Amino acid sequence: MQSIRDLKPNFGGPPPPSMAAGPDAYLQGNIRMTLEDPELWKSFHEIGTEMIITKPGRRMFPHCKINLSGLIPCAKYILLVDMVPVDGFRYKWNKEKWEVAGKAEPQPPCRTYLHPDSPAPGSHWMKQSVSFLKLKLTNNTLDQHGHIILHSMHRYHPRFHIVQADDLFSVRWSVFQTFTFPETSFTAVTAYQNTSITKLKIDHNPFAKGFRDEGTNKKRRSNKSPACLEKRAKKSDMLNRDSEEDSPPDFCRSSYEGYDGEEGDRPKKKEADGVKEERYSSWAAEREQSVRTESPAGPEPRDMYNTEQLVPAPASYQPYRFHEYGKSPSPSSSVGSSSSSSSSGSGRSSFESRVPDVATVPDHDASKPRTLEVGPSPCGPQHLPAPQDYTGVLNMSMAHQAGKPGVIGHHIYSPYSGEQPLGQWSGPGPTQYPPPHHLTADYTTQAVHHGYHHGNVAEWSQYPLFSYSCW
DNA sequence: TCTCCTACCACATTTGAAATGC
DNA sequence: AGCATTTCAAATGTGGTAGGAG
Repeated sequence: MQSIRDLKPNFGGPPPPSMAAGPDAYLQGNIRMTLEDPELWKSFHEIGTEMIITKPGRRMFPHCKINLSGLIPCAKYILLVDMVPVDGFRYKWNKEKWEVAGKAEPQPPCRTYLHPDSPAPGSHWMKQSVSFLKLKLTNNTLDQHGHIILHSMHRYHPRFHIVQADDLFSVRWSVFQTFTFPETSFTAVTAYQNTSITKLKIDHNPFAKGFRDEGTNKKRRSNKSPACLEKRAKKSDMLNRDSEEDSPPDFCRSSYEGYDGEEGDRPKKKEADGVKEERYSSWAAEREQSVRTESPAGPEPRDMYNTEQLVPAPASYQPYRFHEYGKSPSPSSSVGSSSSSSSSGSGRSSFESRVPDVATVPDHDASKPRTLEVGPSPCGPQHLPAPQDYTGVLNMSMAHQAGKPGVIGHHIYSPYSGEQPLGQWSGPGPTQYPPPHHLTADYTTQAVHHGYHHGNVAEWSQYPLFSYSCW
């Protein structure tokens, strides 16, 4: 069990001397992230994890909980999570298994969840596990609450980003380190399709205790009509059969094999192939690739994790990045062995980073007009409010209040909005999906042309870590 | 007819304010 | 008055299900 980590030098210009990242940025090479409850995740993953998405937003279960080590205790870090499409397909649940139902829908507004404790010193992140319990998923593309927007019947996997930065605005110059855990991939659904998943959720989620057979749900059942009871009994039978025969994992797994490649089942190979299979193609090459007709049962679906790219960067920056990292030893290659041994011992999914010298990454986009940038770079620090000002919500209104309406920022959502209602941050209101005018042509093109033809995550990763919205 | 989505339901847990006791 | 503990109602989070849209 391991995660795939990626190092992301952020872009947009050389770090100002005052930036906390400063020299320390080059020392943060041993960050290790482990996933809590890997067994639980794995049990879901083996069946084919499904996450309910609703209009008002639904929490994940299991929720993302990680442990961090290797941080500089006194340095401040920001933790972010976003969701990346696993592939470019839409799925349907057909006869007890997932099948491809066509190309993916256009990518909804990309949002990033900011851990409410951010920014916090490394010691804070390391002293206890970090939970993303409050992260919510929605299918409402007009969502005003900052929840992560996903498409139903599409597959995603969460990415965890850790950035050494004193404040959110420093992120622009900081190094992103991205971790993914293959077993956390899931299918977004509006209603559970796989009864085995339902059963697992009910068994493990305390809020669903009322649905447990041995629980106190008799009262509820007694209120149901005979027809309902019959239906329920049928379902219950199915569940029992599922659990007794232990067949669902197998058939479900096989049904998944075609497109997600059983990431969790072949870690060894992935580790071994880590370097070799990391293909950092140029942006142009990816565009070509995206045009190809790709089968969900493609030859190397697991490459998706290995080829995950530096996300928070503008399209124009991609080629350079690919060049830089494609030729350097894969961070994951050195990690796999070390982390796998220790992680297996600890019973956690983990990944330890070995960070190359990010100082070699030049200021590629410095000359680019700010309004043409995408990703984190556009949200350069125009103003640096006190940390508590953005721990909650970073929004367009901030920029407006500051008299900087043209500054492009991102959706970074934190549940503890403090004084600023989340509803206000939503820069991109209903009229901003599809992306607003101030987006760069590059980004818009990426989103539209590549959002749903991708066969691997490398292409999906073209999406910015942050959304396109303004602060 | 089928698939997918939404609204609503009952139940469990969490949260925070009010009440109580020391 | 100040603090700690307890109580309780409201808020929130669950999956189930009926019904509607396409």
